[in-house]
Amino acid sequence: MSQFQLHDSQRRATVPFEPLDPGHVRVYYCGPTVYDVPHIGNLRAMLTADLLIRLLRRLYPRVTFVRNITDVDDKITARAKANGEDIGHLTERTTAEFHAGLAAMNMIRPDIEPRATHNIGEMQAMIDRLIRQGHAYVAEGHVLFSVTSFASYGALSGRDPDELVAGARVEVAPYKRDPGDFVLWKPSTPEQPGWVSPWGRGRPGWHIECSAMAHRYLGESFDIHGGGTDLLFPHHENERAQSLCCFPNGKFANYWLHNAMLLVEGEKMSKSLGNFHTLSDVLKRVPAEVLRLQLMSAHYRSLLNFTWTGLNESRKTLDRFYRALQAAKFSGPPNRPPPAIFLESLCDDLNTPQAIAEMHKMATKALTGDIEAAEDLMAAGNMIGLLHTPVQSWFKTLVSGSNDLPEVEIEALIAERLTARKAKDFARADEIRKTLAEEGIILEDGPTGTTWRRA
RNA sequence: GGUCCGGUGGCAGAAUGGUGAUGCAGCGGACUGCAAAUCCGCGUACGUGGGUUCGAUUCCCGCCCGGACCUCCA
Repeated sequence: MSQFQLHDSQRRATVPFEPLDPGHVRVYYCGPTVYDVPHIGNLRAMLTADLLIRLLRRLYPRVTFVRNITDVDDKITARAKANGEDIGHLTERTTAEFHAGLAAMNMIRPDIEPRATHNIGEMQAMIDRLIRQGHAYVAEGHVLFSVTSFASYGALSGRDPDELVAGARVEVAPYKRDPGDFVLWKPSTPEQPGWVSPWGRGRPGWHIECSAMAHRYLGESFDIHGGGTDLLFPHHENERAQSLCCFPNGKFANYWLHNAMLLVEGEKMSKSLGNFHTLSDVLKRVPAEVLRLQLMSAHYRSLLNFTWTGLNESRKTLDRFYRALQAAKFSGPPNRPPPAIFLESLCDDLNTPQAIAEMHKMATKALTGDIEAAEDLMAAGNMIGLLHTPVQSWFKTLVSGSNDLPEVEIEALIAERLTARKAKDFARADEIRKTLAEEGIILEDGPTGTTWRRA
């Protein structure tokens, strides 16, 4: 097995991965803020985490994957108010949709999925400790972290704290000692969610929750912390500052993993541009496996441009893979590990495009009847969450539902066409082919008879 | 303005200091009543100007272009 290496944002280099404890690898990922249904942009970080965990589980005996749910946030409060919906109802509903979406995408679930609201005590304990250690101060009902109290502030994101002030686009609150100081705890109005605290009834700032939950479930030092590049600053920088100041003997995250963003038709996805796609929008048009493959078709640190034509290519790729399994007459569960060359691709900083290229090479062999290659293909696909659909049903899967032609009618037309062909009535045979084609059914005449699939 | 990342064939997308992945699309052929699928074969690239080197798409510098982040967007 080749050495697993990954790109560490803090070191700004791709380096060999050395676990703090080879007997137990520990990973923390920033999870969703549950105020809306999941969209395809959310999925990229989720998929990167999924692939990372799948690979780590193959390399190490024990892996603990923690991913939080942020269920207290001003966006949530605002959305609940706009919807006329109870906050608890909103967060429960969107959490359930998030879980359902990830399950549809065949993503492995975290071992621990803590909720921010269940960890307020842990956050308060950290804040209290930061105040006592001189890293935080109380001002006008807020508790603020003092960035000047932490010498290496900015080291993770590669920023000079002095330069942050110049470009700041948000007005600096007057009670801050330094413009870079950020909120650990803030006062709540009676309508806002709040918890009693030594600093008055209030709610936590955004960053402290991840520090608190990571500490509670993974300790002062753990292996990998991940999320989207948009979180690098300020979120992760602040998490790191809080945690290292609170627990100076720990190292917090040993490796930082950041995935690039997703574009839609070359532009940032946004509601105002009309290119905003929720997960369920996409799953109405293609099987989840197709979207999963497309999200893996670019390296996780590269921008991924989501397009419908790109999705269609991923669909064709999966058709090819399933055909390869079919051609080799192999469809059982894999009883072997994926080929070494495939694992080596993944071990090279999760190089999924290369891993998929290797799958294509396996498929090419399998298509000529190489059953060994088909088994390799299946094992490789399953490892990254693909090719779980029974081969026979892949080509007949309904996506859009509703008024698709029932299978019995398809079979009846095929039988009629067979009769026509035997009678050399090719006009009628072609007419039936055309009729079915208009319904999105493609017929394939083979040596053993006619099969059909949905286009 | 600051920091960082990237510019590869028609498209998507990797690797790599010297034989130029992989897929889609395209072209030619085989197979087929016609198709589909499959098989065989073919073509096309390294933003730009310098530098280092026997040799650069790969390393270094400038320029152009694109993108991300710059206090609560995954």
